[in-house]
Amino acid sequence: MQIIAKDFNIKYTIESGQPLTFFANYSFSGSKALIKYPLYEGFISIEAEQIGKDCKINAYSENYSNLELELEIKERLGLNDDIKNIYKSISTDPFMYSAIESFYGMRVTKNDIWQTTLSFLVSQFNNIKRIRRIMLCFVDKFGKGYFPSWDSLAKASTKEIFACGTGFRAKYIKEVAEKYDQELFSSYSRLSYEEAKKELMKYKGIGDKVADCILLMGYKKLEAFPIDTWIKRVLINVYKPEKTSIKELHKFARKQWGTLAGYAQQYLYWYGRESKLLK
DNA sequence: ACCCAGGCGGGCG
DNA sequence: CGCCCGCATGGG
Repeated sequence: MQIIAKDFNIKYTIESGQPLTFFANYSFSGSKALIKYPLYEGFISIEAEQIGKDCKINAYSENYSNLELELEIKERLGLNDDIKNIYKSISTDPFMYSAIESFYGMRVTKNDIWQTTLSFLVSQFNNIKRIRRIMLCFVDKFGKGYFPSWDSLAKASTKEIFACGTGFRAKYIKEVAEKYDQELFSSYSRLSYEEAKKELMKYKGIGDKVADCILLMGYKKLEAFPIDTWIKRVLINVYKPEKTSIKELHKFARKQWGTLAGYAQQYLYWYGRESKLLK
């Protein structure tokens, strides 16, 4: 199964701190990428070649027919997004314009809800390298090489979860895994962004930022605008809003980038980290 | 030794 | 509401 993806950059997307960064195995060699992405039972394997702004993708999986796999890949990698119009809509200022230029083709991905929830429970007060190590430990210890189900983590002891290096997050992971209900969590996709966020934040360990990450990369609600330390730094230093509480920063982002704020966030985050001047 | 990382819950005023 | 604190761990 082959896809030619226009205006898609595989490296920026894979390495952008989204769930696939955390639990996929991937390697890059020149313009080529190899990715093995664990499902609950099985894998999706991808060979991709970056050709300028476009990307040639070959994918394989025993879990899907060719037709299904194509739809699956397009959805997961954000290839259905009208990226040119998204860029046009969010490049409201020079900083964002440069950010898009620097990370051209980076997409917001759509990931399995549980995989996203677990990823961002682990992410709090943590760094990308360590999040990844912990997620790969979960795959190894609780998923038998595949992605671990909520069940397998609910059955594990807090101590076993702790042993993957989760630290103080172990109790949150255990509790959310025990309460995780696939139908209920799926039903949140039918709620508005605000209502879905309120529901997610009822779980201990899911606060404002983690909820927004789950909504953005799991539910693909593009109005979600996760505010972490980097985003806060970028907004305050570059955009100089009058009020700087999290609540006010959310308002600012919505005003600046509207319902595509989540896309803007992804570019602000990486361009902000790259530009050392903010440190 | 110190500081930080894709924050959160809990307690307080 | 806003502010402050503790929290596990590893890398710079």
